[in-house]
Amino acid sequence: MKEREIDETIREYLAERDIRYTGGRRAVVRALQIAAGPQSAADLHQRLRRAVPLSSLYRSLAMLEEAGLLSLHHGQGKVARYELAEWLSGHHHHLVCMECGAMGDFELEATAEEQLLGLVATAGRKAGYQVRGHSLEVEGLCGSCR
Amino acid sequence: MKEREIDETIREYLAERDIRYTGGRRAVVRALQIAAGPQSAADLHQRLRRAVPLSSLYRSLAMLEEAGLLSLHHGQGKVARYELAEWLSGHHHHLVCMECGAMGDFELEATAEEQLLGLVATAGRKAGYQVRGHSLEVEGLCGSCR
DNA sequence: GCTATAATGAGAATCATTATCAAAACACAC
DNA sequence: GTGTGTTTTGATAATGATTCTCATTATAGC
Repeated sequence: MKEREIDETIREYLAERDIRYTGGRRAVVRALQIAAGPQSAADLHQRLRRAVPLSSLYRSLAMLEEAGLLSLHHGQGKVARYELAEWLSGHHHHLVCMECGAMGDFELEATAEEQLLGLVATAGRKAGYQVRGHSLEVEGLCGSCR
Repeated sequence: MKEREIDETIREYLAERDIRYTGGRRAVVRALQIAAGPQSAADLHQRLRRAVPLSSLYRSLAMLEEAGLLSLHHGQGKVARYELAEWLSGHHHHLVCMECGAMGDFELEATAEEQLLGLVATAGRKAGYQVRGHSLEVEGLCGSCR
């Protein structure tokens, strides 16, 4: 989906649930659309300084995640990182820098993804899990840290 | 490796580095050997109550991780979870419960693991990462939460 | 415009984790 | 064994990310 389309989709999605799509919330969503991977509250606060105070930022992130529009990841370090949910941005996986903690996205080809799905289903069945999703995390040093 | 062997390996490993393998540290390692997946400091503190006070527990975890004997993961929630490093326990992947945050381990068959390694190498190269490791995270509901 | 409800912002509170520092355990020489 | 310098420990204070509180402000529907 393109930015404009995502924005409109989110508006409708929230409207159905009687949740307002306010300026602050939209600013958060827009910042996440632009970003190349999951962003921490601190990352976003830097971009949104005066537009969205920290306490509201945290609240918007929690609210949007609760509503199913964002997904939450904990890569390296002790900070939470958010990104658009996969039904908005598309299924993908993550690269995590062991040094600076930055996270990036990448996609697998369709055939590779299918193989992976098979592995995941088997692993879940064996462990008695009801599988809801999966993610391949690649750890290493990013371009700036290597 | 078996428990006894791991214990001995760790003793030697630490001795080479002039680090003492004290009772508290061994208690932490043993608790992690027994566990079925990554454990949080709180998890371990419950098992080790009087044996290892919380501040020492945190310090031992940090020290053992720093030394390369433990690895650190952030599944769900905001707590850090530790487990034995893969060179001691063997390479594996994780199941994460979206409800209670518990983490479990699973292994892939050799052929599947090789395929995965190929995908990981490609993704890393494209993104300019120097790859150091990878992990397939399966999210869902565990036996108790489903 | 009025009213009920939802959202915001500033600051206090919480919780996991880290740092501090004096006391205890250790390794090694004498 | 005793002394001595170094590690490790444990209790506690400090930190930092996140969450909560509550008075104020914005919004939607009438």
